[in-house]
Order: sequence, then structure tokens, then C-alpha cells
Amino acid sequence: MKRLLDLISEKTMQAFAACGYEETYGKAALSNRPDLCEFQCNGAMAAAKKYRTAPIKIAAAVVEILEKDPAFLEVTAVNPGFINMKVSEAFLADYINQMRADKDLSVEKTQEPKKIIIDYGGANVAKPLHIGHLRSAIIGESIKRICRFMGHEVIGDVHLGDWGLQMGLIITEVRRRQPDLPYFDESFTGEYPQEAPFTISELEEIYPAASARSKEDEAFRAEALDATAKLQDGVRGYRALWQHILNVSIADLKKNYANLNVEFDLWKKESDAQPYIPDMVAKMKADGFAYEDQGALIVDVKEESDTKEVPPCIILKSDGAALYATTDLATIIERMKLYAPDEIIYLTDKRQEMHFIQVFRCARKTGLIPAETGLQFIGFGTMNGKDGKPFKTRSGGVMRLEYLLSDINEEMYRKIMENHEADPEEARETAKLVGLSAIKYGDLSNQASKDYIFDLDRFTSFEGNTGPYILYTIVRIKSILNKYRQAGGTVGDGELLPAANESEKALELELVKWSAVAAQAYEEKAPHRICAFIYDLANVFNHFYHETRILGEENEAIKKSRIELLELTRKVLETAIDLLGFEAPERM
RNA sequence: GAGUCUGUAGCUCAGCUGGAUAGAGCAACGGCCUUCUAAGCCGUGGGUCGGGGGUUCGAAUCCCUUCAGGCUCGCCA
Repeated sequence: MKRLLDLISEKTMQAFAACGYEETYGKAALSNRPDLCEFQCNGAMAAAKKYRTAPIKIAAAVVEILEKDPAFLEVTAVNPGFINMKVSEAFLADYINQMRADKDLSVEKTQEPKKIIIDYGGANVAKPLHIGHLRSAIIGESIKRICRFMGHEVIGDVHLGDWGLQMGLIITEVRRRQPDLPYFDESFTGEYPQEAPFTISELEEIYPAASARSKEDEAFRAEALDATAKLQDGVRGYRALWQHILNVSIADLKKNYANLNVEFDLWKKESDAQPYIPDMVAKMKADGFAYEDQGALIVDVKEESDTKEVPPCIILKSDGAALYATTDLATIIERMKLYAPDEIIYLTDKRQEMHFIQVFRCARKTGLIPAETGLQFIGFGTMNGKDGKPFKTRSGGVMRLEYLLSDINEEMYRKIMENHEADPEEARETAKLVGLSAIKYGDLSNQASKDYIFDLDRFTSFEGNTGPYILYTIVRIKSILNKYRQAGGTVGDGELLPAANESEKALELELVKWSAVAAQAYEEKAPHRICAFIYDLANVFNHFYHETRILGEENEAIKKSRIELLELTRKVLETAIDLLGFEAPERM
């Protein structure tokens, strides 16, 4: 379905052409002066130079043609050469009716669906999710949903870190504590127990303990390195223990991500890529890309046009071990083999940008990936505390996500109960939805690439530009629609009449922007565009709500029309927040 | 040192493919609940868009320069 702005542009461009000017000068735009007009065209100023004519004369000639079009309520030429337009209420209502009838609410889905893998989340096995994992999960989930909404086939992959020294450390610590377990008995040939020898809380305590010990105790560290090597070599007992660690961790991670309304299609992990490494390395060597330098195996990825030093991509350390880049490259091979995506998007902290530049260049240079397959890195900024420094708890540690969420839920619950009487059970559910909206909207309303201040008090205050404000607006709408239904009314089968007042027209004009906003959010992979839009939409709606009687309207046709306008507003808002990864309750 | 990102109201942020008077929220102050949820609405005050120069009819937006801060710069992830 064509956008309203494009329909208007067609008219202005035709008018420019009819006056003898190049039609590209006639491109229309949204007004930046809503007090003067709804749409504007500034092409007369640009055309003036080429045609050596006063811009106001050009504008006046164009206006003369546009005035005859019933789509416009008002078209004026203003000095020095602006063309200001207001559309007619009937034209607008007609467009909105078409939008209501459109299954995608006017959003143009892609003509060429791509298969896209999004690698986000950044979770590690055996380590609890903490604040540092929040942005990747929230932004990644939203971008995944936006891509999917635009018609692409999207695969979200959490891609767990499960293969480094961390695993050796845990295994060694478990051995230190429970040396008699069969996993450590090399002569053991029977079936290992089904039950893991630790719970998730124990596991979460084991890793930091092991990490600390390895820094003090040389022998322990050596043992952990040895355990890591043995695990990677496939020693049976260590593999079995590792599998327990995975199982226990993944179950816990799934629960935590579910609480965030984050859902992965794939739970792949670093270890899955390991089988691809030997052949990959051999091929890079054979093709002459990889060579030894200072003991390490590297691939040069410098390019002529570089303005800065791009260090070579290290494939193998001087001790022969694989590292981050190796695993990422092997993962690309695995993904191409298993899924053949058209594009892979990586979402991590922006400080990893150089690493991905190296990996991407290396993958292209060595032919791991065809030229037409896209590789995109999206880096997000740091979450800082109110002091502008990386967010820490009062005691200086990193805060676990679980605690953060339960703190927020508790605070929301308290506020709900304080505001009005509510059923405690329903209030708990509502608190979860509202709390999640607070935290997600707080993050997503900022540009992802910038650092941002994580201010819990502000996010949970539910005043102003916040998630709860958006939800409140939706709840107001739902409440009216429910009352209308309870009184025997039906929703979705009516016609929108031309707007009867300014605030109603303003609401319609805002709704019309949805298609362009969704497209831009997708193009830029920018959820904050959606936030900005729904905040505007909520504002315009609340203004309308305040000015206009809906259920109290006596004229039935007008009442029905307004109900339909509310229903469309609700649909757009709920579609939009779904793309941000949260949802609205029925009441709050 | 090189590269890169950021700098907009007291605070937190939009706007940056050039357009008319730079927008929100918070905080401050003042109104609006017998009427569809006041988690709301309306209003007041608050800015040389870090500084300087340039391009343009027109610059927060593009170019140059300068200052301040963050981040990155071969065997961590």
C-alpha cells in the first residue's frame, strides 16, 4: 500500500512537471512547522537557481494547480518559496480506511525475503546473566522482531560461550571438591550418572571461586589448562561433566531469557564450531592466506583504503591453540553449511568492532563466505550508572539480571497497589509487564550505538517518556473498547468518517506515519525510531482523548468512527511494542 | 601517538539524507478529577546546538580546524 506522503509527492511532482520544471523538485515532505501546514514542499527554492526564476513565482504557479485537487484542504505559497499543504479530512479518512483494511496496516513488507541469522545475547555457560548481558538481549530481540516483521526469515542464535579456559577451571574446581566422582576416574568405563553433581546455584558459585583460585595458585591454573586441553581432546569423563554443566546452565538461561521475553531459535555454542577448525586452518594455509609470524598463524587483512592500522587476524596462537577469531570464523563456515543465510548480523558491545572487522575481512579474503552474503556488525554502547561510569551495584560488583528484574517487579507491584486497589495476583502479573516495558523502553529509546545512563529510578517512575506511559495509553484505549463491547457494540466493522476536530485529524496524520517508521527502523536496525514514534502517537492520542468524547458521543455514526480510530491506534501501538519486545496488560 | 565515536536546557535524551521559531521527559512553578483510568491533560520559565572558520538563498545537520571526554590499536572474549 502506498504511503500517504508518496501520494502527495506524486501530486506535487506532477504539478512541478506541468509548470515546466523538473519533477524531482516537487518532492514533498512532512511538515516541520505543524502550526503552518501538514506537508510541505521546498523544491521551489532549489529550482529557482536552475530556472533563474524567483522561488515564490515557481511556488505560486505550482500552488495554482494543486489548489484544484480535492485531496487538499489548503495549499499556499509562502516566502521565500515554501509550498504549504493541508490535506482534506475526507481524503485522509479515506486513506485511514484503506490502512485499516490492509492486513499489514499499510506497512510494505519486503519483496525479497532474506534469510538472516542474528547472533545476540552473549551468554556464557556457568555464569549467571548480569547487567552486561541486558543490552545485547534487548536490542537483539527487537532487531530480530523488526526484521521478521518486515518479512524476512530470521534465526536468532544465542551462541553460548562454552569452550574456553572457563570450562577447565570449573572442571578442576569440581574435581578439587569432589575428587571421587567417576568423571575423574580414568579407568571408569560404565555409564556416568544422569544427575549433575551440582545445582545451578552451586555452579554459579564454583566459577568465580575457581577463577580466583587460579590467580593465586599456579598449580591449580596449570591443572585447569590441562583440563581444558583434555576436554577439547575429548576425554570421556570431562566431556560428560561438560555436558552436565551445559544442561544445568541452559535450563537456567532459558528461564532467565523467558523472563525478559527473549526467545532464541538456536542455542548453538562455540564448541559446535570446533570440528570445522582443522580443515579451515589447513585450507587457509594451503591457499597461501595464512602464514606464521612471531610464532602465531595469521592472515593479513589490511586494505589500501584503511585510515588506521588494521592488525592481522590471528588464527592460531603461538602455542597452537584456537581463539576468539578462530571460533567465529569456523562458526561462519558452520552457519553457511547448515543454514546458508543471506546475512549474518552480530550484536555485541561496540568495543568489539575491530575484532569483527578482522573476522569479516578474513572470511571474505579466504573465501569462507560468498560476496553476496552480508556480514553486519552492530555495536552498542556501555550501560553506565548515574555517575557516568560503567554500571555497578552499590558494593561495586556486577548486578545479576535476576535480581535486577525482581527488584523492578517488586517496585512496580508496590506502586500498583499504592495507586489503587487491585487483586494481588493480577497486580503481580501486571507488575511484570510494566517492569519489563520500563527496562526495555528505557534501553531501546536511546540510540543503540551510544552509551547510556541506566537510571532505575527514572525508568520505573512511569512518568513522561517511558514504557509504562506507553502501556498506560494502550490500557486506556482497551478500556474504552471493552466498555463499548460490553454495551453491545462491535469493533472492526465500521467506517471512519472525516475528522471532526483538529486533535482527531492530528491522530490520523500520526497513524499514517507508521509504514515509513517501520521501514526506517528496519533499514537502520534502529528500534529507537519506533520508540520515538509510539511516544508521539501516545501523546497525540492522549491529547485527542482529553479533547474528544468517545463513548459519550451522541451521534452513533461518529461514535462508531471514533471507536474504529481507537482500534487502529491500539493495533499500531500493540504491533509496535511487540517489535520492541514487550506487551500491554488489560488493566493497570 | 594513530584511528574512531561522542559533545544540544540544571539532569537524561531526540532531531543530524540541510529548510521557516532547535524538540521531549525529569526537575521547578501554576492550573484541570460528580463525566471514557490524573501512571493523564493544559500552561510558565529555562538554549550563543563545545569553540572558531567555510560552503549555501538557508547549517544543530555538510566541509575544515580546534578543545574536552570515551573507546580501540597482534596472540582475552
